Amino acid sequence: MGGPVPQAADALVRKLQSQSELSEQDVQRVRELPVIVKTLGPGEPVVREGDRPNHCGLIISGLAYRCKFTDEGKRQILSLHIAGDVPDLQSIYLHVMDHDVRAQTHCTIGLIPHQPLRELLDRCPSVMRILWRETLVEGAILREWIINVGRRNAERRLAHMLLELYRRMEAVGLASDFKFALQMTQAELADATGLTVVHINRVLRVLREAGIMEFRKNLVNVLDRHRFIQVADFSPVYLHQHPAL
Amino acid sequence: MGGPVPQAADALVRKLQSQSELSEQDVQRVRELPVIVKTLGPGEPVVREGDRPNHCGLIISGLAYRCKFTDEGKRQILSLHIAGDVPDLQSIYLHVMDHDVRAQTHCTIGLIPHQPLRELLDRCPSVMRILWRETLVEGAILREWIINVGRRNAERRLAHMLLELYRRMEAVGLASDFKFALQMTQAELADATGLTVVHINRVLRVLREAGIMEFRKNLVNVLDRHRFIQVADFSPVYLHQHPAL
DNA sequence: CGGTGGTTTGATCAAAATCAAGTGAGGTGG
DNA sequence: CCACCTCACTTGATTTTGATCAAACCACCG
Repeated sequence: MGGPVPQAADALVRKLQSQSELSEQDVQRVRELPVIVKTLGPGEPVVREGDRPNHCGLIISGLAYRCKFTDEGKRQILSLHIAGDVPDLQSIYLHVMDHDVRAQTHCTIGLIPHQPLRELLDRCPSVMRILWRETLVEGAILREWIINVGRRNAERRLAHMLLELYRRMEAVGLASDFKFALQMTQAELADATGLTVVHINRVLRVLREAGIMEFRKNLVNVLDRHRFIQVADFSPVYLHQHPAL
Repeated sequence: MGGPVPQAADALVRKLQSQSELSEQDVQRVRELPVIVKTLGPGEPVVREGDRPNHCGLIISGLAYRCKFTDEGKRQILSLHIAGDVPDLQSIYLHVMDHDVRAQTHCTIGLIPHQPLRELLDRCPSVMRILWRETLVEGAILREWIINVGRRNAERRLAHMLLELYRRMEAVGLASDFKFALQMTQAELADATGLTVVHINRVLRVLREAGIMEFRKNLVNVLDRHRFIQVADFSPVYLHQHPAL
């Protein structure tokens, strides 16, 4: 647990600017938000289902995920989050958390208290608009996740999930050249795709033996881009990464 | 296709008020939005993937759904929408549609042009906040849809989907007493749950023969509420229907 | 009265789950 | 330093769930 760090909101500013134009004044106001920096180890919760947090957690570095459990104890990973994301932003207006947010890797999180954030948003509709837009993009990503889990077979499902993550990491400079570091275990990949560990293991083998991609030593490496995109059934429109369009 | 109707935005006003307090002035401004009323027959699109609409579609009556297709032509229904919803609200800030929105039943839709809506939102942060909140709740519903499709078996999946729809309809006075009208075909239920028609038919039979629920003549009728809720693995927190909490 | 769209049922098949049993790499403590 | 433990990964055998294929059936409608 650390103290307030003025520059901690930078990851947020960068994210906001990447999608839309922010005025100098707005940037300044975002930077002035009080932020408490905190680090979390793998698996540690940012917030849990049922919590009523009074702050949001901006991811400064690391990978985090949302998850939820059935009454039979099965886990589903609902989304993955990278630097610049605020996975529990909803808690600003929805008071009870309906899912967990957890660090997947070691993470640096910036805790932003709701009160000053709400005040900022009420004063600066342009900032509110940009964050709302983020929520809308996130909705689009959730919908793609639904069709992924609901209608694609295991290979396509896994490939799609990985390619989406790659494209998002690439957009913020965390990956390039169709390679990226990924600390997820096969069990976590299973929970993200709605499959089992055993089956994920087999699918990885099939993709590897087909020369399409490999996942070794925590590194995803796409060997045949064209075929990878094809098996993933991936079209990037839903990521809405080109705000002008 | 009809002309402008001043009272058409009422469904929206009611929805907004049900969740949060709106000032008289804000209500007035929402009512003054220009709205073109239009009716659509079953299956007709409100917007399609790839469109760049310049208006949003408020559902005044009827049931609509979002859907998306894989490259193999499989369809996934992503969400269901009832009176008061604006399923393509995202188009106000995300210019290219990444999915279809279609009328499921005969629908009355109020088309609200983006430009005056954007102006209203910039002038009234409280209205923007409420619509953003709607987007956040919708995100929560999408996440529950993911765990439903990813981790629940066919019976639970179908029961959960129906119970969610019931609870939402109940909240706006469209259903009560654990019964509701539903014109969906079994093929549509299949596309919503990520199953096949044949299997939906069998699951409906199992639920019927177990005395849990029946679906006949376009009417869903829950016979054993306790067991239905249990089978559905349903907990309503994620609907965030009690804004005060 | 034949056509069409939706439902139902049976038979068979396939994808993925489950069960079971290793392997292998780090990490810890005796 | 090595024995051992744990956690992740891997592989095989078997089972289950739900998909696919095929054929009726049924109600409504022009």
